[in-house]
Amino acid sequence: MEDHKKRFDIIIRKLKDHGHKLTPQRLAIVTILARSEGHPSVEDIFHQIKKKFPTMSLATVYRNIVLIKSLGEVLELGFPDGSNRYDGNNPTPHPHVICIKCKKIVDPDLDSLDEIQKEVASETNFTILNHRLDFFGICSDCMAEKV
Amino acid sequence: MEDHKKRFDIIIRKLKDHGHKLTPQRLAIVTILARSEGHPSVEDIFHQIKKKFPTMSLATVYRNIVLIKSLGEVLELGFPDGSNRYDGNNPTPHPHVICIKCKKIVDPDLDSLDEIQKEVASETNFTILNHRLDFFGICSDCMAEKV
DNA sequence: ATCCTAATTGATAATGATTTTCAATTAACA
DNA sequence: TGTTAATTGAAAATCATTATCAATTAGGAT
Repeated sequence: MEDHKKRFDIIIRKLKDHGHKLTPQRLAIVTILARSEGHPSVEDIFHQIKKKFPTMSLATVYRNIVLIKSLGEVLELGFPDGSNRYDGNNPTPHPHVICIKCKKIVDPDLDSLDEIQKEVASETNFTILNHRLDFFGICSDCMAEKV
Repeated sequence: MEDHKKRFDIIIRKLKDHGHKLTPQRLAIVTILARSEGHPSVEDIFHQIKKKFPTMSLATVYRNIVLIKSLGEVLELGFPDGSNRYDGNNPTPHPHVICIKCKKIVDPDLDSLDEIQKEVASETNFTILNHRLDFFGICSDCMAEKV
């Protein structure tokens, strides 16, 4: 709970440091990103924000996500269907478990990939900067629905 | 080299088994997918195929990739910019190393993720079906260009 | 508190990747 | 060889995202 407040403050600090204005719309978007745990899509964020800001434009949501991403404060996951999901809560690379039915994303508690990353760097001669690790399957809720 | 021929034969067998016709266009697309090692995009495949089939439609390439994907014979990687890359050479989940500059994708030789996958399944109660592991960095060619 | 200005917003058009539609073509079976 | 359902080519449509532009406004200066 307190983590979300910290994340919010960090992102706001970053925005100020880069000379950006803190508009009510932007604050609302940062709030949603900072506290989100399910890696929402733009559509999810837009839908949620509509409750408090009925006239906010979808373009405003997109512009702000691009801005916060450019500051390194949100992790972006792209999917083959062209959609993207965002994590403002933990913007550094980390594993995900994704349900192929309901699209829910959860963060498992796994060991660091540092060792593997070093192995990869040494084998390929790439300068490795980050990674993406996702597991795809069916969550227990969706498994239960099959019954 | 012989692997490509095998992959081609496997995909062709799968298509036949599912009652699909073997048109010259489809054979050409399967050939490119089966021998590709760089995980080409639709644009890459279309560009390559134009040499032999100048009148082939982009829609034909898209339709055939969707078809082959539905047979489980091509691995699809989605990226945040909305583009997709395809591997018909090794369609099962495997690690990738991706250059963020030239977009080159190579397959490192890493140990299986089976252990981690079991750990994830047990921790999250998901039925894990597959995974995606990508490392992002800069390849040695692009590093050399910086000099 | 007021003024000013550049950043930001809202609405909408545009872009790029992909999918759909439909008439024409053709693979492959009888 | 004839037939037919699958497939193709061309172009329109769809969808996620970005760009444009007039209007609005956050926040710094006074």
